[in-house]
Amino acid sequence: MSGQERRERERAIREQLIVTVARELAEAEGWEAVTTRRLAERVEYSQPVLYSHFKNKDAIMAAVAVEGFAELAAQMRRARATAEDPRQAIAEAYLAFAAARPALYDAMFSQAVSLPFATPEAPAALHAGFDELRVVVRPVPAGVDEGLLTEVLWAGLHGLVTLTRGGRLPAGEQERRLALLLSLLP
Amino acid sequence: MSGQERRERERAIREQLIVTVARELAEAEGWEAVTTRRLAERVEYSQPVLYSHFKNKDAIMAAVAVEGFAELAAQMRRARATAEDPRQAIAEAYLAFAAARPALYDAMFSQAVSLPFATPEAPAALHAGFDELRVVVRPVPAGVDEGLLTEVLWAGLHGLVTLTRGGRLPAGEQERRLALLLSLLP
DNA sequence: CAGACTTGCTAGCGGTGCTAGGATCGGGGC
DNA sequence: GCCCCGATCCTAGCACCGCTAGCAAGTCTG
Repeated sequence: MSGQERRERERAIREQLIVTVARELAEAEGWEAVTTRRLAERVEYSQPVLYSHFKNKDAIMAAVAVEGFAELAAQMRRARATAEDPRQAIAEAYLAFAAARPALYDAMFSQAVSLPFATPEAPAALHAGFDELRVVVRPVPAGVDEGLLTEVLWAGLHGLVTLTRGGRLPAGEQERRLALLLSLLP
Repeated sequence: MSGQERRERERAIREQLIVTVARELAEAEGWEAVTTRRLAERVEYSQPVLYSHFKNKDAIMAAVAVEGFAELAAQMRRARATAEDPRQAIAEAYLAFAAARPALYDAMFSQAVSLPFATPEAPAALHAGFDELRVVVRPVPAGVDEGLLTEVLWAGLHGLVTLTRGGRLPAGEQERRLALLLSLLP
């Protein structure tokens, strides 16, 4: 049945289109501007079509987040490969990603999105990103758990991102905060 | 004009009632359950009355957040006074507050609420809380900015709170993460 | 007691996420 | 070639949201 195959292919293309448009809309105007009506209008289908691809709006955001994990991991990997101080470069890449793509970062780490995270079923890109952060904390002294230290580093970076974006911390001086954070690592 | 005074007093009481009920509702069912309709119903007035006290729903959340700042500061102060290891006790109190009152914590640090934060006009209780965190990082070695170090500590704690609550970090082991974070301080 | 002002209500606007039910279109069996 | 059946997609609508206009009471002032 080549007709069936073709339809499945077209369906996959349309699903990708929905995710892409949702992401563009979110990055351009923030997630509060991403309504199912506007999204449907931009993909040139009616609202119910969205629900034939995704269970609900959260699932669309989750799909966008998965894309984000891959890009964040790639960005950190690139930074590690090209910089002379890989540790600082990776951490800087993390903050730069969050600053450049706030909506994407929110979908990944702030919003309620229901995705498996701290389990083996988590998206592979998420594990890849976490592994990049492992590089930052190395070498780990004896007696310190590398995974735990990576989590604490991640928390520090994430805290800097969210407190700054929410206006809780003044926007300047972020480089100094990052330098101080990195200098604390054993 | 004692009538006028009485009315102003009653108005203030009603305003406090709105804040209290909003907070109770949020703590019981989360902020997404705090709608102006339900809030109005619980304070036994109509919706528009809310808007004669507050500019919008965000302002109500901000008022709740201000209460939270005071309580968090008080909780950390109490922990410092009674514990034998004040540094750890203060940090533990921070995490305990966030775990015990997630909705309150969200209003204070996660939601969009428009409050002055990193300025002298910020609520006094916020400064008090920040000063408690200063105690945690002391004594600060020469050459390190105490304020900056406190911000980094705060970011670490806040990151732990939000990543854990969002399911990004496994819920257990929080004590070990905290111990590790504190051990990193100079 | 009359008028002005305050207070709080009902009703409604434009939006949200999501879904029921019907029209339309394509492929397969007779 | 025709008909039917299932997939596909849309219109219309539900229940809810934050917020506000405009009116009906109640309260104070002259």
